Parts: sequence; C-alpha cells; structure tokens
Amino acid sequence: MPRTEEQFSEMREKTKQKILENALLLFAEKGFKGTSINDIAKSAGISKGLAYNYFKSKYDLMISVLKLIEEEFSRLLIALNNENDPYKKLTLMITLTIEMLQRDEKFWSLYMNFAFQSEVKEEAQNLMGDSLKILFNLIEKIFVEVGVKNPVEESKILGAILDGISFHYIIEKEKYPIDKVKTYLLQKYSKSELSKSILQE
Amino acid sequence: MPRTEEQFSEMREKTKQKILENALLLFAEKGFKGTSINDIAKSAGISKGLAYNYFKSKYDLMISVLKLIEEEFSRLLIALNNENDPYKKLTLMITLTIEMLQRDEKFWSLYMNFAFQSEVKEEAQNLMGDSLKILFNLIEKIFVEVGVKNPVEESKILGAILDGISFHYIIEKEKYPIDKVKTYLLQKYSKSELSKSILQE
Amino acid sequence: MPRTEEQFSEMREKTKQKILENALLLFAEKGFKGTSINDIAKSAGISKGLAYNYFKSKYDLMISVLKLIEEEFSRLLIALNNENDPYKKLTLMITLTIEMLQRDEKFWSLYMNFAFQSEVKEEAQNLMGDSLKILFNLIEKIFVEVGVKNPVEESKILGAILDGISFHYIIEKEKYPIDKVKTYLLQKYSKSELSKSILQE
Amino acid sequence: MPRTEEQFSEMREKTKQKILENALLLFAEKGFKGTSINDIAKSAGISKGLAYNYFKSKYDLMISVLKLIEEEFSRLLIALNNENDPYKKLTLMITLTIEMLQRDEKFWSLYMNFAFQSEVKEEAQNLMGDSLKILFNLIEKIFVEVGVKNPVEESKILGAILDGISFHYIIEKEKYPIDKVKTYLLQKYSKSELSKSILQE
DNA sequence: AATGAATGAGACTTCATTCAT
DNA sequence: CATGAATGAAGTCTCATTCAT
Repeated sequence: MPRTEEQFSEMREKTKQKILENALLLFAEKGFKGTSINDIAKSAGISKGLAYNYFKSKYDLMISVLKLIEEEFSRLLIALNNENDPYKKLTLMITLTIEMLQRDEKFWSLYMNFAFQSEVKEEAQNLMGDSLKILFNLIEKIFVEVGVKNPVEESKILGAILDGISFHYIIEKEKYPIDKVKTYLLQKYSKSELSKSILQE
Repeated sequence: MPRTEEQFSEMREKTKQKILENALLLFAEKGFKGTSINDIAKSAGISKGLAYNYFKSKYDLMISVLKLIEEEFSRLLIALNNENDPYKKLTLMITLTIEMLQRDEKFWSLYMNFAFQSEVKEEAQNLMGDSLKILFNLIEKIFVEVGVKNPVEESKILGAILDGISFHYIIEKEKYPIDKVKTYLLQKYSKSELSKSILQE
Repeated sequence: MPRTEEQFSEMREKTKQKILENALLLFAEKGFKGTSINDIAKSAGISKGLAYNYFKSKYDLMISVLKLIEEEFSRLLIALNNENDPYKKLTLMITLTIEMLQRDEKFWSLYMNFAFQSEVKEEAQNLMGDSLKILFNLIEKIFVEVGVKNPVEESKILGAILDGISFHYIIEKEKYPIDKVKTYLLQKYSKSELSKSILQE
Repeated sequence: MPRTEEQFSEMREKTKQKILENALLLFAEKGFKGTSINDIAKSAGISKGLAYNYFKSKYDLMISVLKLIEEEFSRLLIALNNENDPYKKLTLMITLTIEMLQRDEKFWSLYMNFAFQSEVKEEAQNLMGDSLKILFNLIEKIFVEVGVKNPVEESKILGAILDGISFHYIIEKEKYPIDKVKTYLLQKYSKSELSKSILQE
C-alpha cells in the first residue's frame, strides 16, 4: 500500500528543510561557487541526486536560500512594526539585530557573502535590496519622529554601524566584544543619551 | 642588441603587475572561484602558461593580490602616521577611507569578498586582520587623546561606520549618497562638533 | 465486493497497454535514450514504480514496443494473404502501406528510429528483419506471377519506393504530397499501366 | 620558444578533424544521445576535456558533424551541375548516390539517424532539408527535360527509390544486392529504356 | 497493486595545471 | 621568455532502478 499523500508531503518537507539548512551553512561558510552540491548532500546526509529532486539546479537552491534570508529580514521588520514608541523601536532594532547576529550568525555571513558574489548579486539585490531600503527608511522615520536634526545622514550612519558591527563580528567572532558594543550602542541611542555629546563635558 | 639584465627585470616586473592588476579586478568582480586563470591571462593580454611563470598557482596569485590590499592599508596607515594632531588624524582617516573607497572601489569589494570565502579566509585574516586591529587601536588611541569617554566602544563604532559605509556603497554604488555621508561624518567627528549631541536642543 | 481474478487480469492488461502506447509515442518522438521512464509513466498517468511492475526494465519495455511494430507488420501480411489476385495484392500493398503510414505515423517513425540505434539495432533486426524479408519475397512472388521481367530487382525497387516514401513523408509530413504520390503509384502499378512506359510516346 | 601560429593551427586542425571523424562514426552507429563525449574522446585518442577545446558543447559538435553531411551533399550537387546532358545527369545521380553510399556509408547512416532524433531534427532539417528539396527539384527538372509525363510524381518516386535503397542497404549491408540493384536502376533510367514498360511485352 | 522518495552510476562541462616546442 | 594544446579531477545534473510503506 502506498504512503498517503500526507506522509509523502511530510517526508518531502523534512528533507527539503535539511537540504536548505545545510546549503545555508555551507554557502555562508564557503560561498556559492565554493560549495558543491556534493558538499551539501553529504552534509545533509542524502545522495547528490536527491538534491535535484527538490531543487532543479544549484542556482535554484541558492534562490531558495536567499528567500530564507528574506524571511529573516521580514521577521525583524514585523517585530519592529509591533512597537510604536520610536525610542523603544530604536532599542529594539539594535537588540534584535545583534541577537539575530549571534543566534543566526550564518544568516548574516551568507547575506554579506552573497552581496559580493557576482553570480548571486542581482538576485541578492532584488531580494534583499528592498529590505535594506525599508530598513533605512524605517530608521529615518524613527529619527524624524524623535527629532534628530539630520535624519537621512543619521540613518545611513546607524545602518552602517549595524552592518559594520555585523561585519566585524563575523570576521573576528570570538575576539569581538559584541556584548560590550551592544550595551554601549543601546545606551548611545537611548532616549536619555540621544541629546548628549560623545565627548566629556 | 640584447637587452640588459635590468631591462629584462623591468619587463618581468611590468608583466607581473599587469597580471596582478587584472587578477584584482576580476577577483573583485567575479570572486576567486568565479575567475579562471584563463580569464586573468586574457584580461592581462598574456598566455595562460605565462601566468604560471610568475605565480606558481592560482592560490599563490591570490595571496599576492591580498598583499596588494595590505599595501593599500599600509599607505593609509602611513598617511595617518604623518599627521600628529589627533583631530586632523580623525578627519584624515575619514577622508582617506572614503576617497580610497571611491577611487579603488575594487580593492574594497575584493577585501570584503575575500573576507567571506573560506579558501581565502585564513590568509585574508592573517594578512588583513592585523591591519584591522592596528586601525582599531589607532582610532582608540586618537579617541583617548581627544578625551572621548569610552574610547574602546567608540573606536568599534567608528570602525563599524567606516566599513558599514563601504559595504553599503559597494552594494548600492550609484544610489548611495556617499558625498553627503562623507561631509556629514567629517562634521560629526570634527573638533567643534564632537562635544554636541545629535539631537536638536 | 472483491474483484474477480478476471477483472484484475483485465485491469493489468489495460494498464500494460497504456504504458506500451505511451512508450511507443514517446520513443517515436524523442528516441529511446531521449525518453525517460518517468516521461512514460507520467504520460501513461501512473507512477514510475508501477511501470516496473509491468516491465522489468526500460530495455524490456522497448522490446515489447518492438513487438507491437511486429504485430503491425503481421496485420499487413495477413491482409495481403487474404487477397489472391496478384494485381489486387499489389494495389493492396501500396494502399495499406500508405494508409498505415498516415494512420500510425508513429509506428513508422519509431521503426526507422530504432533501426539506427545500436542499443536497439540487433533486436530491431531480429524482430523486423524477417518481416522485411518476407515482404520482399512477397513482392517478388507477385512480380513473378504477373510476369515482371526482373522480379528480384523490381521487388527491391518497389520496397525501396515504399520505405523511401515513408521516410520522406515522416521527415516532411505536412509538405509531402502523399495523396498525389499514392494515386500515382497505384496507377503505375495497376494492371493496365504495368505494361506502359513512364515516357511520353 | 613558443610554437608558431602555423604550427598551432596545424595541430588544431588535425585534432579537430580527428574528433569530427570519430564523432561522425559514433553518432552514426549509436545515435546522438547514445554517444558520450567520452566515447568520442576515447575513440579519437584524446582526453574528454580536450574535446571542449574544440567544440563548446556536444550539441555544437553535432552541428559541425551535420555540416560535414551538408558538404557531402554539396559535392553531389556540384558533380551533377557539371554535367549538362539530362540523361547523363540521371545516370550520374544514381551512380554517385550509390557510390557515396558504399564509400561513406556512415554519412548516410548518420543522415538517416539524425533525421529521426528529435534533439537534432530541427537542425537536421534546416541543414539537410534544403538539400533534399534541391535534389527533388533537380530530378524534376531532368524529368521535364527528357519529357517524362508526370515529372513531379516521378521525381518523388526516384527520390524514394534512392533513399529507400540507402535505407535497406544500411540496415542489411552485406546481404543487400546493392550492385545488382545499381546496374538495374541504371538500365531502367537509361535513355533507351525510359520509354519501355517494366512488363514483358 | 501503487506510490514517489532515494540512490548511484554516468553523462556533460569547466578549469587548474603541465608541457612540448 | 612565451604559447596554447592537452590532461584529469571535480563539479553540475539526469535517470534507470530500488524500496519502504
């Protein structure tokens, strides 16, 4: 007696996830070109051929992985949208970014990795460029709300800080004082501190 | 009339440079794995075989390219060391970073690209990690000199800003308001502004 | 109410026929190597696995398809044997060949296709070679009966005409004036015309 | 010291020919799909990879092989155009076709083979369809000149005879009385016999 | 009897590297 | 010093076949 449709669907879903997860990790670690389907298959504990039962090409698999990143971005945006107070929004943005960075380090590694791989660039930009733009706009809007003088420039700077920190953290990992920096950043962009200088008085 | 030894040596140097330059451009554009020796040879106007006369392997060529990046870093450091006034040092660091970013965009693209490719990572870190550390230390030292309250954290933040801006500029290029951001940053880290808040009073 | 043995057997036969028909069509269209078991299964509306329930291998399936062609030949031979008058036999041979060509174009396409594929060649020859020989002999016998001067050579020529026409029709299909040629051929091999020249007098 | 351009060119030409020849033989024997690049490389005594130095894909190689066939056709047409007398033209066409069939059997095998391979069909028709049309037209023109009553139909018949004979010869080879048939055909289409019936008077 | 997930061999293709000249 | 033909390993992808359910 054949398996039910549901059983098959479950099997498929499970295997597909396994492939995606391992592809994400490996792409993040070794880049798109540097990762072979064989690598992914072995890492996922399946045969090379099976990967093609789920993704019609390595490229297609990459696009699916990109969509995972997009979803991660979406989760960030949704969480931010649930917060109305602009100061809390700022705090949340910093907290979430760094938390996600620590938790899903590979996501960010992949995100940055993909951003510089020409085979991926266009798709990466189509899929992620919007998220970046939305994020910039969001920061800008917050800055307008709280009364920052140069919201456009300041949004670029906060954006740069967040991605710059991610960049350094991914590169240096164990050596980077991520928690210290996070605490400091939260304070710096806190309501009470936003009006003070970074210099001693 | 046979060429003198010196002439030969000069030719060799010239050919080597041509290979390195083209390798740099192509690695930056298409990644390490995405660039073939043939691509590089064609781009440099020489034969595949000749490239192996100058570099014993593709890997070796990559290491040499990495050294070019290191030299670029060195030039930045040397320029900074020639300046004693800490405020001017800060200004110079921002100016030079962004100027180099615009002028030698490919350097940075490659730098970031390599930073995420595991075949390259270790070497990239060995060669560039130190530079990064030196830069962080330099910023920290400047901040100490001018009396910033939290020099360690602030150095991480300025470092993040500079690399974050580079990151966004490389990704968005034509759309990114690099000049506006540069001007703003210079003002923000100027002697007169370092003591003011980013909020309207 | 459980099905009777006979009903089961009938179902099996029906499924088998469905597979064979679709295999024939696809082999004819895309060649043996160009057709996958999956293609056939999908086309027949069954699962890949089930196809192996009926044919132990793709090769085995192909042999079964070849047998279908053999049967088609047999039908032609049987129809011819039912006719005694040699002139009518000739007419019938031409009519039937061209009718079958138009009706079961795929049969012929496959027949010719298989004739040139070495994986299939031996079997194709074993199975079809005899039919061809029988047909040649039959034509020869007819020509002897009606008093053709060189029955051996003329039988090769009529054989060549029939297969040549099939060849051109399959290749050119819509452009080939099959009906005109058929009419002309029937006249040319008609009792009354067999004694006249093909030149104007 | 590097080889001269001429030396390289010679090497290339020689290897390319070797590949083409072996590809022709193997495609003719085992079909396009049935022949692997590895088969061809081994048969040509070169490495798999080298084949791609000469043909950018298996498909491209096939097209080149098709062009060889086209050239063979051209040679036939050119030889025919050098003859003005229509009767001699007919004789020549029959002679040449059968001579080429015997000499370059693989060409014809491939020609027929390709005509039924869907991966090849379109190209085969583009490249060979014209030749076929030209040949039909040529025969028709000859028949008009010599005063055949139904030149269109008779040209289809002679065309069918020639391709039908080729077909049977390729399939049966050693068993097929090709010389007998050739002699008979030459007589049948000779000036003196064209006005007589194929029946005993 | 029936399904389609899974395997593994083998096909096409690319490319770093070697080498004869 | 310089060339590009040639190799072979490795990568992408396909597909006949098996098998658990």
